[in-house]
Amino acid sequence: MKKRPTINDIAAECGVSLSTVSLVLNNNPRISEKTRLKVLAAVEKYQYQPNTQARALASRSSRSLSVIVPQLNHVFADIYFGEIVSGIYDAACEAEYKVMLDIANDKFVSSQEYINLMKSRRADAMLFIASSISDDYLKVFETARYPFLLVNHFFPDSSLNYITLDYEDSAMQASDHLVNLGHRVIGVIAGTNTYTGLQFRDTFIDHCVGKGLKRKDITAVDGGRDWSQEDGYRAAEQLLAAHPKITAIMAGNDRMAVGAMSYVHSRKLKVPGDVSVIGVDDIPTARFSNPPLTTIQHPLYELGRLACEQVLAMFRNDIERYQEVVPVKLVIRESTGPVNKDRL
Amino acid sequence: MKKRPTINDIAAECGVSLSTVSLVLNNNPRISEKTRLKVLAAVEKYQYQPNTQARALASRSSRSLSVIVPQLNHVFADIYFGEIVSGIYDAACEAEYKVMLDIANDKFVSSQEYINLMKSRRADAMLFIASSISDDYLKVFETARYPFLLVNHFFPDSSLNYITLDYEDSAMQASDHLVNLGHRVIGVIAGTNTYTGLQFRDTFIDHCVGKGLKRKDITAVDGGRDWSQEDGYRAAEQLLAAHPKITAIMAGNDRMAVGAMSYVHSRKLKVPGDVSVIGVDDIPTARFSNPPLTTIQHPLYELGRLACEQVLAMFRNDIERYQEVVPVKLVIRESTGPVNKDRL
DNA sequence: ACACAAGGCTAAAACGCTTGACCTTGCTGT
DNA sequence: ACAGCAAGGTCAAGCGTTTTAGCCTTGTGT
Repeated sequence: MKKRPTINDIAAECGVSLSTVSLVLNNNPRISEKTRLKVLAAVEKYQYQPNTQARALASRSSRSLSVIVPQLNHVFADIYFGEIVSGIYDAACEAEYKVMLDIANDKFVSSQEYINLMKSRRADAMLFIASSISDDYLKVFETARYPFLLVNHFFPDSSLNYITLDYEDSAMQASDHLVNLGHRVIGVIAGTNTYTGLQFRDTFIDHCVGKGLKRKDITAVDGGRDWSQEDGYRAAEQLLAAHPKITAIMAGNDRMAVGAMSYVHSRKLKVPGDVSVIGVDDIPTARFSNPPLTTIQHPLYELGRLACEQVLAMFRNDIERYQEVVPVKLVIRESTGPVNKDRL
Repeated sequence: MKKRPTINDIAAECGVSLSTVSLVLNNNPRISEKTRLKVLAAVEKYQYQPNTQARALASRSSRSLSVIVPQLNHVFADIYFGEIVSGIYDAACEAEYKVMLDIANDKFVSSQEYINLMKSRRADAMLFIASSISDDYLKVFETARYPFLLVNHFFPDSSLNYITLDYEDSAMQASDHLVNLGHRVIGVIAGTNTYTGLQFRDTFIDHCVGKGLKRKDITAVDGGRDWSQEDGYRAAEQLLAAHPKITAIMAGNDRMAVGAMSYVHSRKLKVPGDVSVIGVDDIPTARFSNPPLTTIQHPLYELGRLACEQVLAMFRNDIERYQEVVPVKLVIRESTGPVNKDRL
């Protein structure tokens, strides 16, 4: 008796047909309570677990969804993606789905894995997290009708489904905060490999100008592709080299903000005494940086949950199109303060 | 012509049997080059992708492996796990495997998902990352012969397969470093929910005593279950309250070390001027903390890679048992320094 | 007594692939 | 001339479910 039990063994044990067992397992109301209990008892006795593959083959659903993240350095160690994935996982779990991981690396793209995942029925649906501006290949999903959703990204003038945080509002809230503290010469470290990043940068600059700042007093540098501490460090260096009078740095995410603070400290300058620094995301470390970081709180976990629920709804054909923008809010801590008059 | 092409369509197009197509797709050498090319051309023409579920059903392999992490707060955002998962992912990718994520939460345990995953053939193999000391249920794998591997954890006196970093050596290297700097009153923040954590703590203390320190001058407090910055902050608070003369803090991981530094700063004490702090792991942020953190470098990414390769070998029956300990090394940065005589 | 509708269950056709056994054909060596 | 064999294919039996049409009982109204 080494072999695993199958639905046939259960059926035989109960003296019913295998269809009956299948119906019981799928909670079909057409089976009487008596039969149901008999079957469930046998299932318990044999410790029977239906074969997932057979089930998937017959039912045309793998009960798996694919989560695709960009190819950054050790991306699964990235807090930003981690929060989103956590949200996705929890929602998937509730729907009894498994989460499969993928990285949009060269192989993934060149082998067209993004479409093969669907063709081979390996996944029921796909979630692309914060893909890059250059990911044109995703446009196949404008016409190919697969359950597909961009998370925290979008392509302008495209009909691709997306759910994203309100980067425009983030930019405006951050701008208001710094300008109200008296800052007039500001450096911006922006990620430029996503449309949301660009939107954030441009909105920030425009909004500052709208509040009376001179455009030439706002310097933007590229944060690099990783949005990492290292990138923030280097960008801050560039910024202070180009404009020594900068009194505030706006970083496109918290990690770059922490890197920027690190550079400011290395120059023997104080945060926020000499230079205020503000980030975006409100990752857990933001509270524990030195000093604690002022930032725009982005509900990444909730974003992930919602994304998962929606993309599964697409698979069930409950919805076809979905484009949503999620609100954000400012969290004031100790890395921003009134402008230091001596530095003006 | 809305339906997806199947292997039959390809066979018909080429005028060969479906077995031939299957053999070509599986690179079976029995098929002539001529036929192979003909088949591949048809595959290309139809953009054919074999159905994963059918394949898995017939071949008895899902080509997926399950990675199970403990239920910590937003665990996928955790750098420690992230590094390991990155390693696993890359190795899985090379073997053409997909990685499925799971969290060992109450539901996972009570529904026996850990064993059902195998029974239902959803996964070919399982990797448990840093499970907790209380995860007794894993002992079923001592007798149930499934491809199973504990990553960075082990159970004493158990035959369970594992691969872990050398926490004993970590403890000894850290101890040597601090004692050589002249520290004689040391606080230890240890995670106590893993055997590796306990082993680390106990080895550290014994080794210090072995080097001549008094046992009563070494205070150990529990770092809590999350091994987080918050835990480190609180633990440091406890430590300095209990023993104000502590001149060095050994934290069981870098995140707790960063939290501990944060508390030390909040007390207006200098790191390392007043209190040296050393961590474990060497996560990327360690270089960017203020001051940069001295730590024991743990090759988490490589650990993940190796774990994945080994567990897949188990599935292929290449190996049966596997227990391995991976070496580590000290990285000296700026958070540790000679003891401050004034504080003795 | 009979048509008819539920209710409860079953038969059997998918689902789309893998794989070991078997069949052909053309060569070898003797 | 022929057994023996390798190369290249094909056959068909699975793999373990889901699902729909339909079959057999009962119970109900007339």
